Amino acid sequence: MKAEISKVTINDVAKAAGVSKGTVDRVIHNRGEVSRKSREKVLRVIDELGFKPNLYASLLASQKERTICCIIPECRPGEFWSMTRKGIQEAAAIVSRYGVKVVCAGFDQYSVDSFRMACDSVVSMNPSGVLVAPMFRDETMRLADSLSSSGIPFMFLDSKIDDAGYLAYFGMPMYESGYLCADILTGGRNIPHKVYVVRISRDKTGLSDPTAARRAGFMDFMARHYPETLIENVFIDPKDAASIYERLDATVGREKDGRFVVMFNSRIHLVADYLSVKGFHDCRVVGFDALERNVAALKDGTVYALIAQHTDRQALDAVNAMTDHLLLGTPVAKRDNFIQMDILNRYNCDYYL
Amino acid sequence: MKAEISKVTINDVAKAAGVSKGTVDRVIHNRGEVSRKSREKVLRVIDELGFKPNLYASLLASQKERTICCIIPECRPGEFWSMTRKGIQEAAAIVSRYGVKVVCAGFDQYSVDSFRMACDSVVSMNPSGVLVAPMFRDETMRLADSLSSSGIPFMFLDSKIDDAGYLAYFGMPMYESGYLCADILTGGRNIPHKVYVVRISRDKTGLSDPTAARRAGFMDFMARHYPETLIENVFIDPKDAASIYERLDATVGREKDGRFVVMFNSRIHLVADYLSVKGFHDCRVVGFDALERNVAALKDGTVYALIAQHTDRQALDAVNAMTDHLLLGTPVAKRDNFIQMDILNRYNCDYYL
DNA sequence: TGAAAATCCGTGTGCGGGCACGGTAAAAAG
DNA sequence: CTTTTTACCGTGCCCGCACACGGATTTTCA
Repeated sequence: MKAEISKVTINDVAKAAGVSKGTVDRVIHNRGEVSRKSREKVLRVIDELGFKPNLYASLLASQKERTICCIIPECRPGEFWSMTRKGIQEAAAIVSRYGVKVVCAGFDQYSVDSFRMACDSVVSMNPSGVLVAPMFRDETMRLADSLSSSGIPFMFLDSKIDDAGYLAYFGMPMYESGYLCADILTGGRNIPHKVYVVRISRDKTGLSDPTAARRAGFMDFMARHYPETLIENVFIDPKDAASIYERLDATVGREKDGRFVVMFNSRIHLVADYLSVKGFHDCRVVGFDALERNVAALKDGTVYALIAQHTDRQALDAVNAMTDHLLLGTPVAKRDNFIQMDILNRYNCDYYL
Repeated sequence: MKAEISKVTINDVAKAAGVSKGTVDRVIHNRGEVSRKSREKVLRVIDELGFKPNLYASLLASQKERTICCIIPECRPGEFWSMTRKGIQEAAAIVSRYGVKVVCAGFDQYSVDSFRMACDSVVSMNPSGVLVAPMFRDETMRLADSLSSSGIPFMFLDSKIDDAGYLAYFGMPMYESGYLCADILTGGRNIPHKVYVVRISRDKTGLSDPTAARRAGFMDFMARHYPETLIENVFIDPKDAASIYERLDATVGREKDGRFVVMFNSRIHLVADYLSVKGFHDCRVVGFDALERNVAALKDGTVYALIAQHTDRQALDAVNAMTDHLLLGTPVAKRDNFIQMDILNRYNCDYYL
């Protein structure tokens, strides 16, 4: 057991390439001051020998501390973004071993100003990398420009803006999730006469609607497979419980012909509460995201199915990818990482996460 | 902005304790040869200063090579275990950076002897840790005893044996997956008159049936929700294509009242092939595992749904957990890691993996 | 042609800790 | 009182890499 697989070191590379380890180091880190000839030679040897820098030695020698900043909406426990935050925390614990710090800059997802402030504070920290949930298009572009000009890599979470020079994107395929949602909603024993789409009423016109693509996918499925089915939009204000009941009473509550209800954001539990209180059973309700309250409604039968995504894992993957990129300089494996869409019902939700 | 990792080092401890770093090192690793007095002094200082050994330096200096052995069934590309192997490969690439080697010992999943040989060869390698798919109960217990007495930690993959002293388990909740399967099968527009359960005929009696628990879950669901529905077992030999057609022709093929078919292992594509060739449409077919051929059948509509698990991720998690345990000495986070059950249909399978 | 500037490159030190080696002092044996 | 044993302990080299520094070579330009 003597001849162990000798890991190839930077010295081996240097010897094989006929240069010194200093030169190899310069090539590895793109530090310049290397002639094209020896640069190519070194790269070839690295490839041939399969040299992989020893992470430990590398990190030990360069006592640098790196910071990844995350620009993520503030939220209360149990709300959508709390899962993402959880994933970030988890990742932070892991990468701290590699001298990488993760800090979060929160913002109010309904306020452009607070988003802008978060961006500014992150830029002023001069981080090594940035993860951002690009809730506001124009401000995100401003941020992207600022980061790009400083050479700071950034990734998008949950949604993306195509023409910003992002390093990677982690999120769900929105259009397809709407399509899938329609399939699940209509997969029951009866063909729906009418479907209620419950939406959040948006007074401020400046706000973008992150679920628009999802709704489009839903509508396309319906138009294609159930052109006869009526679609009725019901607008509610999530902050006003009384009005929610009122609005639902006037629409879903009066339905005689089988109640089909969907929501495209994570708030289906609002509808579930209503249906539960009113004692409406045998409804077909489909929503998104495995929030605690949604899963509870799933288990008691009020909600038929949820389409979920592991936003925590997604965030963890993003942080890991950024860490790898910062530490090893590797290009990210995939630019667009579409996370899988999980179908949850009462029988498999217990093992979800 | 060159923030240093301000950390107390072994030298700081040595100075503060009035000894040399060699002594501190001896204390840390319980290597003996230290007087009680200085031992206590060092321990106190370590506590006061909050000294934590630098992982990088430690691993860099101690060039120990660790090996994780995996005892996993051999298989051809596209078969069930190939995904697990893929996950192991992936993990191997990652942990190789930490000086951890991963080697696989394959065996024929239908042969106790080959399993025993794999176990023996692994034990003789004296690995740092072991992952095993415990396909044979008695032999696995023998392995467990042998490893335990050598102080070698081991984990179970895919299925587990409760009273072996395993460090962790990664797998699917089998009973529940059968329950879920029944729910999906019967969730359509018609109540099934009869359900065909296609099974692999096992001539050798010594073989354990890994899907027994799954079948039990299925049967319980059916008995509870559809007591009128007939269940007919159809036994096939996967190696004999002609006989498969024959058997199916005599059963499923003759059904007039809506064809409901399930299989509890990963071979549903065998049934799909038959149905496709025969031109039987509008069947309700549910199977397990996202093998390439199964997913193809899902997309062309022959199979209605698959219940899948990310066995690759599962394997990757297992290797990572073992690596963490070996390197950091941390106790594993969770002993029983039940992986989520994924419901796949034609609309979300594209984003699966 | 020679000097200055621009390029390129090798050497050496140190990161924090593991561990072999050898040394010193106290205890035991002769 | 020597000699040997035992119990402790400090020194120094090494792990693989990052990076500063200065030396060497080539290019530029007067």
